[in-house]
Amino acid sequence: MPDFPSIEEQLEVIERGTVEIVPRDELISKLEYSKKTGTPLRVKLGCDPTRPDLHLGHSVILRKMRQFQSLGHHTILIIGDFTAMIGDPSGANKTRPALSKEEIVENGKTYFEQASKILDPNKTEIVYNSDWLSPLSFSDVIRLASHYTVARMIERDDFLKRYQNNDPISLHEFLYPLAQGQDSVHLKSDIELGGIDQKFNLLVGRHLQKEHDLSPQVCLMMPLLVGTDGSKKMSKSYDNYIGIDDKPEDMYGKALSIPDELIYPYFELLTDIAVDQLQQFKTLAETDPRNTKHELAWHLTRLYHGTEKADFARKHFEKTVVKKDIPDDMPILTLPANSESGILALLNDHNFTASNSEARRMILQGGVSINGDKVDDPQFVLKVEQGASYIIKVGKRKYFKVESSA
RNA sequence: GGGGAGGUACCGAAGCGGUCAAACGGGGCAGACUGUAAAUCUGUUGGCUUAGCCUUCACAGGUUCGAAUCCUGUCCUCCCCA
Repeated sequence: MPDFPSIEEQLEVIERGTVEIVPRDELISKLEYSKKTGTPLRVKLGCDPTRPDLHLGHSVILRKMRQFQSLGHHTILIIGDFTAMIGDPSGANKTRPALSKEEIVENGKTYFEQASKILDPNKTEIVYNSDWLSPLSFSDVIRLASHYTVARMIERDDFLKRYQNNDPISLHEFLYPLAQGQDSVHLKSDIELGGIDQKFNLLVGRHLQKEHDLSPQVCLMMPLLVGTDGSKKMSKSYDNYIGIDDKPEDMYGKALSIPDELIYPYFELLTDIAVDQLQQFKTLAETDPRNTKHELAWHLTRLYHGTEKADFARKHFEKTVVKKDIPDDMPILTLPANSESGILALLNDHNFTASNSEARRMILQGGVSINGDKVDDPQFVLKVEQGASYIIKVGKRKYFKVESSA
């Protein structure tokens, strides 16, 4: 019989960083029951296999899942392939194309690979919700839909907003929360994890479980991680994210760009610093933001790349950003000796700029230099001397080196 | 089914038939500055063989010397009524 830590210890870990646990006393009684009977709790997390690039925003919830694993509970990762296959044609902003089965399986794999940097893959059960959702008949779906009213649906914050903004809401979008809730019914989950924006969906699961005479799940919600811009939630589309797969130097640099108020929340939500030591980082973040932020950047980088690379990333940052030196490694372009290339073509053909016009603009704004000398003429032609090399800087921090072939 | 409003660049939003590659705001990018890739200030923001040219204002046609602006049809969205 598995031996779980005490309820107090478990709660301390579980509650770290949470926004809301609905309802908390049910969580406690579930934990008590679990400890008494030696039964792990079933912890559910759904993921959307459409965009498999995970960033630290996703990691907040995955880390919570990982904590449950460490406590000895059973975790289930649901690949939401069913809904992804249907696609979401209206969405608030963008049309999400329906994905093929193959793409979804592929995305699911990629997702799991990335998530495995955080989760213990051996302790993660992976399920696809099409397994139980696709066999549902139309009458099953209608029955499912009868459990919820329109009024309750448009209570949901984002529906309400879109409704008030006269933005379209497609009918099937109302079915999504029900599908997610059905997952909880099927899996008999004890706890469902999600971002605070998932509150409505999580509660639907609870509601549906009750209707099926199941023990309703506890909904545990994590805050939405604010992105590096300090205002919007971390998201790829806002380009304010730190990717789990980001290079160590990028991770370090991006972490340093966060506003000071975010230092502590990042410590709490994203690092392994023990609960009882967090308070001291909170104080440090206020008294010595510069060094504490470096500390944070280092911890984050270490978590995903190891100590050695984190140390390197720190040095790299000091060198390139603080001292504005050129980095140690950069892409190298080998050109024939004595060849001549127009600067515009050179930048553009190798994707250092998005278009010829951008390259031109960049030059006119003083954003391009060769070996430290600004290039101010878009017509500039680089003559590659035998054996020489040229370090070309494009914009703030894109560098590459041109070398002559022997 | 009936009536009304509307679809403009990455987003929001202006736009008298010519002076519109299209105001303004946000975002992005660049420069300066900085503990920082933050903040701030300045500039810039369709493409190209760049003093010029080409392609854009839902889509397809039409009127006109000339259309984002007028007309017709199609598609899409929102509101009110049923």
